[in-house]
Amino acid sequence: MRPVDAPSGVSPRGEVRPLRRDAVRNRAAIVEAARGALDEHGGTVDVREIARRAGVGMGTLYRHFPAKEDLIAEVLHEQFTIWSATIRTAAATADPWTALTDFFDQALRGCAKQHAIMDSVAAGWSRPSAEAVVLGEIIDELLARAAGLLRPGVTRDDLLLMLQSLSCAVRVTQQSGRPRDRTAWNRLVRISLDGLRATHSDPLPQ
Amino acid sequence: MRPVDAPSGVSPRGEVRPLRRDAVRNRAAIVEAARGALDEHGGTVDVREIARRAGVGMGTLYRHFPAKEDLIAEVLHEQFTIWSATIRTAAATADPWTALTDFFDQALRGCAKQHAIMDSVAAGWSRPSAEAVVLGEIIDELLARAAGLLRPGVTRDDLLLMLQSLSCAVRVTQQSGRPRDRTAWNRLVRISLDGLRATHSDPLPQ
Amino acid sequence: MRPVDAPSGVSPRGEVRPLRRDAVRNRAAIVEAARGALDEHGGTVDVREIARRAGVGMGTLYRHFPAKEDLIAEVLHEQFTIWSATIRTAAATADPWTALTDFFDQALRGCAKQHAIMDSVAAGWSRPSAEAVVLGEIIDELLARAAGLLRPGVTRDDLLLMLQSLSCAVRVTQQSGRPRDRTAWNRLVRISLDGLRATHSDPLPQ
Amino acid sequence: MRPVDAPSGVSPRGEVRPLRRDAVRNRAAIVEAARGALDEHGGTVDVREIARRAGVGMGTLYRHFPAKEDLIAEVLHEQFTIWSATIRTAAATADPWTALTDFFDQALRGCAKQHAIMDSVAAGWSRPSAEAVVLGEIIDELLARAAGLLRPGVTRDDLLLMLQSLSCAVRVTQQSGRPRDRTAWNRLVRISLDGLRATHSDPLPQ
DNA sequence: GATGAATGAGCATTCATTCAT
DNA sequence: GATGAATGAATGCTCATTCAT
Repeated sequence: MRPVDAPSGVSPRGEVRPLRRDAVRNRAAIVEAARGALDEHGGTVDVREIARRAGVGMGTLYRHFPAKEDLIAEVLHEQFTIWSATIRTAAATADPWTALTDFFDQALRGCAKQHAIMDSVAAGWSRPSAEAVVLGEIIDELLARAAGLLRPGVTRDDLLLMLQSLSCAVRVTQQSGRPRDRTAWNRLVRISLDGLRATHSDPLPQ
Repeated sequence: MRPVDAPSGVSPRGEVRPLRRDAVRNRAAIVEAARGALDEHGGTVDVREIARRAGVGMGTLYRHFPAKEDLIAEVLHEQFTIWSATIRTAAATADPWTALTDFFDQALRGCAKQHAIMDSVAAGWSRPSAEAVVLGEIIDELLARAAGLLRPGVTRDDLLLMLQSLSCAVRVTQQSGRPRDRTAWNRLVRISLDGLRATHSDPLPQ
Repeated sequence: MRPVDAPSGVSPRGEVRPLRRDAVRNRAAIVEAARGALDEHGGTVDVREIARRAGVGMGTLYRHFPAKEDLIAEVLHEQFTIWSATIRTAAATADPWTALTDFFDQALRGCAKQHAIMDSVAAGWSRPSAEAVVLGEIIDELLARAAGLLRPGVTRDDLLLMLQSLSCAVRVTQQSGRPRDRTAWNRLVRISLDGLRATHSDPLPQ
Repeated sequence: MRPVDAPSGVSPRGEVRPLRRDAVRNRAAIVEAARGALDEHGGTVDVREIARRAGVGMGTLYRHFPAKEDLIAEVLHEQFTIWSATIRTAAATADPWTALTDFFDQALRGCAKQHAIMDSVAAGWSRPSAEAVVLGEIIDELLARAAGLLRPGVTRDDLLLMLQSLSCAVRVTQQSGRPRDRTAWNRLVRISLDGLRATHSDPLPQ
């Protein structure tokens, strides 16, 4: 399930040696091609399509990733890594409420570009994933800092679910037709976050 | 894409005549089988599975629905019809705000049972569908009645997108693991609707 | 592993009905094509080659035999059935020693035509197979009838192994070059059987 | 098919010069690895497996043996050389009949260890091979010495075919299950050789 | 010379759709 | 009209062989 290791290999004599330059290039090309192909066609893309986009043969693809699933996992992992770094930065803004809004904004911009990101988070809702854990930590800190500004009883799961929910809205608004309309989901983010304000003192359902 | 016509056919001489009774029965059986199969296996179900559940041959299935896609469209259409009647009733509650909350509650309960419903609505975001039109009418009325209770500038599209967004939350919380936990998405619905209240006078992004 | 059932199927309504005539024809064509292809190319034949020879599409082949292995098993089973009937008849000759020689002669003629037969028997040497059991019964009767003519201590396994051994000789003499030379292996059969005669009173290794 | 030449190469100027020491070492390692791999997995081994066992890269393997088939041929040739020396010794025993039995015993023990040996002999039945010639010489001498003890008309080909036939028996009795049971094939060897005794004066089929 | 990454034809198998019965 | 057998273009994956480093 986990992708192959970092760019290195083990020679027959047992020494660990870095991958050849062209191998590194190919590996990157494959992952990039997979990223694009997955976003366009979803998880059912033909591996040949990925190989073609990457400009490599089937064998090369399978040398780097022993199964299609491994390649997909690698793409998700890579995207998630970049994405989580970005949103962690956004969440570090001085003002607690701005931190919260920036977090959602950056997180959803990422989803707008790479639909697959949120799928990996969603998959972790029932079966805890490494991704969900990382996200949970960021959210916990946001919650702690914004504590006084939030309505009582808001939990990490509330924000996690809201994020996934909104990422779905982002996806909907991007479906072929009007690809660059961020207004629609920005409005919804504003509305949803306002619903979290301390103004609303009604207790949430348990 | 569009569902096939109502139960009727065109004879060689051009007269429209009703389908034979067994044909009607078969058609219904196929749609019902497809409903179950789609919910269990998603859009990738083997058409054989549907034919088997319906107790008909492949030929019969393809006589009624010239392509798998047509059958899926029909299932969605049928589900949407039932669902829209339910939510229309919920939206008719006397108190405007209760009407709004009941609308979301009923609409999302429907999604919880039939995952495919919202897909058809979502598909219509960019390419206007009959479904989206129906839904838009219901929402327009809700908006008109609750006008005074809502923050300024809330539009039909805001609620439509919110609904789709929340339906995604419903789906996430139902993924195998904790199948009957409605609390999680109920909390999110409450938060989101509170974000619509007139309390929030900030203008929404244009 | 076992091939699909006899030419019949279960309709959606649950009644068992015979296969259509063309389906029967196709099934037979597939088995026959597989017989030839297996004999020519061995177990590594491409299933496409079999389908091509049979004049059917891939799907048809897989409808009748859900896996390549099932098709191979069916071919072996069918060949073995015909073959075992033939050798059973040969083994029924009145004179006990003639019965023994006729048995080997017929059995090996069968192997000469269908190399795969003995493979299935050989496979059963370590893991008892239905084929080996049938063969064992025939041999047991031959042994009982020829008891007085045989050297002491000859067992069923001796004859079973001798048969397999000789079938290998048959195969060797048939390798492309001089396809129809039966003399070579006939001589070896004669020698081997003579080695079983009561003339040889030395005990066999235990 | 034919093994590559002895450890030497041709320089650009046309002089034949010995291989570098490490090249010799690699060549030997490859052949040894191939021997083990062929015995474990049969002729379908992945060449990568062989290269891995030998501790060399694919390029090195293919520099020494331009095709997989060539490597296999070399392994067979090497085994055959060792094997033929052993059986030549066994065939040199003073007593002619003991020479014959020792020959078969040693020859078949060799087959028991290296399944592939007899394949190369078998392949030469129709297309005369160097291997078959060597074997033929040994057998001719055995025949000459045991002339008076053998039934009339026994030829070199009879013994050659018997040897191949019995090697098949050895293989069968070794299939996973009861790996070390030599009794079964020893009995068959005894029976077969007794069939060659002068006791049997019936003429063999021509 | 040695290495192992790259190649791509080939393989078993699936499934939406057509059509003879 | 109904049936389900037939079709064949994909699909995920393997492996003998080549060639850049």
